[in-house]
Amino acid sequence: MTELPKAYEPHSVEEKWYPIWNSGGYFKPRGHASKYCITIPPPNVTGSLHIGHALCYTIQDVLIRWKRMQGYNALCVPGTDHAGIATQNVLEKQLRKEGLTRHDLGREKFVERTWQWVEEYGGVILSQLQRLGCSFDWDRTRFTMDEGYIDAVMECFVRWWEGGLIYRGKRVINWCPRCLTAISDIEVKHEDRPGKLYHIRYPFKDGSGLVTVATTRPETMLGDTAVAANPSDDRYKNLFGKTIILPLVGREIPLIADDYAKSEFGSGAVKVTPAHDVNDFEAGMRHNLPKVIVIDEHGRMTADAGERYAGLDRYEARERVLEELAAQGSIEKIEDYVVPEASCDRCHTVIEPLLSEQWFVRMKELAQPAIDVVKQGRVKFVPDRYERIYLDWMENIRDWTISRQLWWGHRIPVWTTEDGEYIVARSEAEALEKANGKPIKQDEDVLDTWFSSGLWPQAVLGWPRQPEDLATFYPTSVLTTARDIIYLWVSRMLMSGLYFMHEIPFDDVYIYATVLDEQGRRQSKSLGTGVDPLDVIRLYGADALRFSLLVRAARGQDIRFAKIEKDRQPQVEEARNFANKIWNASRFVLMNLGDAADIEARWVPSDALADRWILAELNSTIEQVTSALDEYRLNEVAQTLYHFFWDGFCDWYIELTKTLVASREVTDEVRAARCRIVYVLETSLRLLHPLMPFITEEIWQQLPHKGDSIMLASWPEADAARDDQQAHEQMETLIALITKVRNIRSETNIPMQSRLKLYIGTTDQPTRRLVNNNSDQIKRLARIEEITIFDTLPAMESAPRDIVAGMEIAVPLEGLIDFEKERERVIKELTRKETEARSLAARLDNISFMERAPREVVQETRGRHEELIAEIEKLRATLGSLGAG
RNA sequence: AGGCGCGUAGCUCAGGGGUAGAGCACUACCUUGACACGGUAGGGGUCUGGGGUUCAAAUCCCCACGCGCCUACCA
Repeated sequence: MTELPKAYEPHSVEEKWYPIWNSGGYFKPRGHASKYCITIPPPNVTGSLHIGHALCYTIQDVLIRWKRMQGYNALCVPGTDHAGIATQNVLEKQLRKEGLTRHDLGREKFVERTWQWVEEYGGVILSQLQRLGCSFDWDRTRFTMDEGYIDAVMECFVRWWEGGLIYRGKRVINWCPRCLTAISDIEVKHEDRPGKLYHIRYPFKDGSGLVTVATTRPETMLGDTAVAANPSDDRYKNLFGKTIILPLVGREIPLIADDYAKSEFGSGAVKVTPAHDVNDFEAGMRHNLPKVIVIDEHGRMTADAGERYAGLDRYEARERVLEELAAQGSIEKIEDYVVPEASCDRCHTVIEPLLSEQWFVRMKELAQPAIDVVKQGRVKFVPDRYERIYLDWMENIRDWTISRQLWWGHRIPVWTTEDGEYIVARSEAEALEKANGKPIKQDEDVLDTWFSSGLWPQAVLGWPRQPEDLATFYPTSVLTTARDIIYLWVSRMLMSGLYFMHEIPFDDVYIYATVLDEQGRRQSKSLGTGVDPLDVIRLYGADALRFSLLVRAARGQDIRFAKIEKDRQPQVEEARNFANKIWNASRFVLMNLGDAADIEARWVPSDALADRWILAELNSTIEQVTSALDEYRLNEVAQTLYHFFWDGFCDWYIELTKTLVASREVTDEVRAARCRIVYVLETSLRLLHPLMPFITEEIWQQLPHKGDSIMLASWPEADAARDDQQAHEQMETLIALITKVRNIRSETNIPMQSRLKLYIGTTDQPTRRLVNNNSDQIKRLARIEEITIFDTLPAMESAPRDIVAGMEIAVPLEGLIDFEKERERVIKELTRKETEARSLAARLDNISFMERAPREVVQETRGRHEELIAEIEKLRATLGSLGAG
């Protein structure tokens, strides 16, 4: 006999079990069964856990715990990402507090300091995952810059280079003037801001007139090297090839014909600035135009912008250009205009399109196989709508800028000889060897963070070496990730996995819900809308946090997660209450085990309705939960278990079997009942374990059984032989009967203490048997002292009557009943039934319905209608006997 | 400009052709030997609006409105 505390106390339980699991090797793959493998999305080393992470990693822990219980050789590999720009920003901010810049330290010292920081604080987020209960194999923890990972990155670069997929090119890229690096297209965030559209007059050299061009960025005109109009534009047909004098600068530039100019826009003529705009760059290439760089990497005007502007910030330059243009009457008009603005994903500085030399990866060839595997259904997106989104992007993919002008990251493995020859090698030693004694110099840039994380699944399993893990666990089973990194990350893993492993990196891509704050905004620290999962865990426990997230995780639907106010968070409270319910139901069971030695979690066959019913319910729960897990419908998993446990097990099964289970006299029957209730509890715990690992382990340990941790217990299997439609229907009747009696009591204000008599009128033999067989339970749950069954209920004074599931029932009262109240109650019930009967009658009168609806539906409708008519008749009689008041 | 998602009880949200659901909040009763983080009963909804398909629409289709997100080379 075990006595548990009255309320579940999560903290001591969590602190107790996690170390036992972890040091006991429970998170390791076991056995030689089929593998199930997850490599988690590596959080940034600088990161700390937010609610979105909590959801992401909870989902993966649910999956890995479930598969482990199912007997798979299950492995979940954790790790962190070096997160180039993000981490460098953190360190630079730190330096700034000391009044230093990274340049004061120099590259080597700066990188060294970053490593120190990473070693000291980089593990924080992983330890937070442990607080969540994640059963990941921490001995296999990886970092995207650890020794073996560097090999993977170098191998990838070299082989892509050798395959002709990497090239160096000079083109307009996205430049962040604050981070001082190039960034890729998908690291740019687009936003519409109110601004102006300036219409500027450019004169022809021969004085024959003007062209008006429109721009939102007048300062870039200093770099114009042409004006373009559409070749089909009649306004310009005869003017192409004429020379224009660029105002302020005086440069002679041509009017060219190019499709890229749209006739509908403004005057149809567009200024062309090849060094500062992607489209203009391409137009420039087509027409062999010079590229004049007028803005530098800090966002300041260069000497080529002209003396009057050199050194000015780009926005100051804009003002001056406008003033001077206005002064010479070159501005035709200024309109209010919504300006699409591009900013750096990391620091929100407005990016500058800049002509610059960078390293690129050619994407078309890599993309094709990654498109094919998705189209062929070999890689499945969940929810499937993301497949379209992925494919659209992949089919229009552009080359990837992979060089970053940062210090923190994988340095690009390209060395240059004095004569400008590129030597690409896996290491400096290899490069020196290839150089044959020629002096060489390594490229200063590092690789985009996503270049390395794009190798994640194979790299963490040991590629480019060929260890056992790689052979055993690649390809992985599922990638669970956020929708905003489908392009940044998912696509790249598919491409690199297929290129190097000739095999998909994962079977399924599960895109989980985005967590928003209570007003539907993205959870964000800077907005102050973030919730710290550790605060939630401190308040309610890890299991409650996990459950509260899972129960809302409908497929890909956003979740609003309110912040904690006055130490309360109602959404998690619901889950905390559920945990407490589990605790107390278990407490009841454990308190009544008697001599636990002769009790085991075993289903002892029984004819009793409650037993047949709960067994069938449990079975259908197993079925539903398992198939929902299979399809990543995690909210359904949580909801199904919640209702089975609370409504089915606690509210009905425990209540119905309570007296037997808790009986002082221990007969075989009592022991059998105890085995059964332990069986249902034990099975429920196993079903709940992946969602709520701590509480289920704590309770499971106290139950009589043979295993050593619930983590290794087997996942319950459904058995069609346990379905029992009859038990289901009979139980529905029983519940309806008990509920109706309670309802009468409540509506007529009869106190709970007073024991009532219950009269039932029915000639239906199965119903009579049902009542007789369960009379003890009916008496107890409806607080009845005596049940009498009649064929037809006699008329009686002072007895509220009603009708339920074909039975007439009456509750005779000692004193007088309030006739007025009673009439109201009956009228309410009658009205309800009449309304339903009318709608059914209308349907049955409808010829089309009778002809076209499936037979079962018609039959069901007719049956229900007849039942209602009979019930209504009896209720009317009852109402009649209550008199006119 | 296109695309996607969403709009269901006061609030937060499930559901998804055949009797409208949960949690919280609300009302009444109940400290009954698992649990007040509880129990019992109840009130509350033209499922955003309009068309269509269907015997039947909250559910499927079209349109509108509102909210959110994503993509884009609209100067």
